[in-house]
Amino acid sequence: MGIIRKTEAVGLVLKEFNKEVHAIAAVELIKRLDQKINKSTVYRVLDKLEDDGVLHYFLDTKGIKWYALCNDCSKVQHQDVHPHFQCTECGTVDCLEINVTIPELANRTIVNSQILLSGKCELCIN
Amino acid sequence: MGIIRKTEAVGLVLKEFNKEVHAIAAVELIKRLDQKINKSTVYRVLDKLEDDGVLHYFLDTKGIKWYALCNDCSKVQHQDVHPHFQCTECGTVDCLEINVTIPELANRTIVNSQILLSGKCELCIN
DNA sequence: TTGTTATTGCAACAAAGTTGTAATAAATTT
DNA sequence: AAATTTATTACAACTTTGTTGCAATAACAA
Repeated sequence: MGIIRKTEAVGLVLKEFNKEVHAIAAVELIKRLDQKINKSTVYRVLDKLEDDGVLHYFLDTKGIKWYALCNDCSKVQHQDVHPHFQCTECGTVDCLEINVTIPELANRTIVNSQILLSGKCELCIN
Repeated sequence: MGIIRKTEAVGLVLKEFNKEVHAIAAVELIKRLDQKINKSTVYRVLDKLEDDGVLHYFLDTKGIKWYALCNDCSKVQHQDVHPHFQCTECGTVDCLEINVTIPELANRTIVNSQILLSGKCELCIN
């Protein structure tokens, strides 16, 4: 797919990600943009931004979709494979800059790996 | 919660796991036991077996619940923390016996880690 | 065998996300 | 600048997975 047109919806979604340090749940974004953009439009815009390598997504411990800005992705491939961390206290989710090595498997090929860590974040640890 | 009574539903659910090498999606189990056990009963039984350390669960790439037999878990704690592997071709999901080391994080405590790998399984690799 | 209470089925619900379609609005062409 | 093309949007309806309240049923203990 990919972004083709610069619409108001795309602008509003991107604005949310630019003023936010953490990842944003699709559901949360829909709440924030309620009365401005329709639910399914939000989903479709997120979809396209992901296709374009602007955002990446992942599922949290409850299976709901979160999106965050990519660093070095492109329309061709998502380079951005890193663990995500969800705080069990406040619920915020962050991308982690750490590297986790997955050993090779004997009889399988690993194409993708998703690592979700949970615990207490910087703010909730005290 | 935990299992208190040996009911037919509990027996049927356990039977499914004993004749199955792989993990089973809750949804799949419900289909298999349709006309025998009610949907919500299946969910409740799975819940209790998990509480009892008989099964553990995790979410797949689409956020749906899968269950598999535990090895050395108890009512007190789930020791069973291992990666899971989902085949992108046939959809089967397995527990992996490998060990993945997660580095310590500076300002966060990691309480739990979920690792979901995907690619081609032993059967689909050829 | 009776009494207690965990378990079940049922139906209704909830949350997250998807889809078809007609109307609208970018972007391109003239 | 107007007309044309077609991507995008809102809306409503739907799907899927999982949850909940409650009355009826069935384990198990006494």
